Amino acid sequence: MKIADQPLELLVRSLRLRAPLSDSDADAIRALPHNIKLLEAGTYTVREADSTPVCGVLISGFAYRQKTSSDGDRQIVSVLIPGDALDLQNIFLDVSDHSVQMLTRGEVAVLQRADVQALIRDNAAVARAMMVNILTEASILREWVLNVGQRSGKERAAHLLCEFAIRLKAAGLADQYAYELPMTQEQIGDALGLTPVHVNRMLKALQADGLITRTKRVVQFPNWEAMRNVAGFNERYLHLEVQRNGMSL
Amino acid sequence: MKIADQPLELLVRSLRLRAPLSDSDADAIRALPHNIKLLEAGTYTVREADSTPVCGVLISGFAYRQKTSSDGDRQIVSVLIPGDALDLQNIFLDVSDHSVQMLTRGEVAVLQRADVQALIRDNAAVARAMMVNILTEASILREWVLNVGQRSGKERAAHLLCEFAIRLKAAGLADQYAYELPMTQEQIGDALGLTPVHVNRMLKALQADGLITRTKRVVQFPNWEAMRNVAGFNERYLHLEVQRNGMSL
DNA sequence: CGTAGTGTTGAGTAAGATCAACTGGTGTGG
DNA sequence: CCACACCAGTTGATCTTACTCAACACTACG
Repeated sequence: MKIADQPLELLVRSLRLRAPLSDSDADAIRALPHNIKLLEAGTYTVREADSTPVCGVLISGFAYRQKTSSDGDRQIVSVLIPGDALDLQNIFLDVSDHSVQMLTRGEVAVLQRADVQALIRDNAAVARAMMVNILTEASILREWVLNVGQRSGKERAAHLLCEFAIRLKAAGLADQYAYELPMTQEQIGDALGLTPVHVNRMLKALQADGLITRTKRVVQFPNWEAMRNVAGFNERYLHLEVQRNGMSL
Repeated sequence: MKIADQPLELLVRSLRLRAPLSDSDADAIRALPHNIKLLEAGTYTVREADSTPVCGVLISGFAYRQKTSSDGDRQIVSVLIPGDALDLQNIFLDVSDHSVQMLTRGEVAVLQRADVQALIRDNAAVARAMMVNILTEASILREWVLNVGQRSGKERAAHLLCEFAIRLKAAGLADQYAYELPMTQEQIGDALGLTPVHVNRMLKALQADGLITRTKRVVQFPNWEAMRNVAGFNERYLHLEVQRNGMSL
């Protein structure tokens, strides 16, 4: 059976990166009622201050979470890759505190909140996997606060590129240390708290240092260790091992 | 019965701010085995890269979560007030991605991970309340990324002060719009991504604008609405209503 | 073939960092 | 009780990072 026939397989794989799921647990997830929507770049799936009874899972393409300050400045607070849940939090919170927007055209599997709630209630392993998923997202947010708060422009840009490299590789979506990043420099700036002009200069600087090569939006790392050092990157915060702590249940 | 005799009552109150708990749910939390420790300012309760089988709840005093960059720069990523769980995430994740340190002297109720896990497994309402708690923390982190990434120094400082005002008030720990913030300007800087010198200047600027008054570390807001506007503060992200979404379970 | 979006580069500016000095409170030891 | 050290806060002067404004190049697309 092809992935196209089993869209939620991607969610299963994503959860299994960090939490153990038996075959029957996985089947329970795959069996969740859903329908697939193809969304254009720029489409919102959740809007800040809204309430929604559905929960999307990204199947193809990229998306991001964003918040807007009262001055109208945008901050991108997460970038989502295929297999990520777009709005797990809406299962438990009434009103969304941020928006989710498609970065590229892509497919989203739409689940009903009630179905997900029922599955979490009835299946402890799935509940644990979702918990690990949510906690990992919080961990990434802490790293982003550190990134934006303490690192220089060059370090920030380098760190973002490293994070994608590892996340995409872990998800099986990219070759080792070479991938296409489908973001404009303006969007990268909104993720890093920098202006697009400065992002451009920092990317050029990384290039001049021989740390990355770019052709169109494909990034490569000729010297991963050096890149890692410049970025101050340590993947611990991604929690990329199967977490055993919940296993005593 | 006094609070001193029921330390976990504070946790119950904190959870009840955002999730419904019946009296028996609350009793189940209060009955969790625990012992109280008095910790001095600066004591670590969790260290980055460590694993620990316990989970603390702050009873009195303040604490904060912090991360350190490879250059040695510190970023404070959360400030914790009485009633907050210090390391709920360690219940499901194997290795901590950040440290937790006491900001002031204070008491911590130490719970065993296995006990908390068992309670979450057996009591759906408590599990939901914990989930809401974790999701709210993630929401605050998103707001902090926005704060550090997009706002000016003055706005950042103002926003932090507003956040504490509302959180302390919601927890019943401070008068309306006047409280003691037991942080040095250096610590405030580490939370905002600013140097202590600049924090000092921004606080003075807020004072000069008539937005705050300070005596020692007590802050007051003579004009809350104006302060709120300068900070671009909207408390939506604190999710300070009882969340009904999980109720259909 | 024109237009719009993205990337690139240069020149001037401003927010915040750095360095350094000094204040006032607090605690400690002689 | 005083001398001293230490820490937090404050202020000034200078420097640097990143922002702003502006122009131009390249590509995709109608």
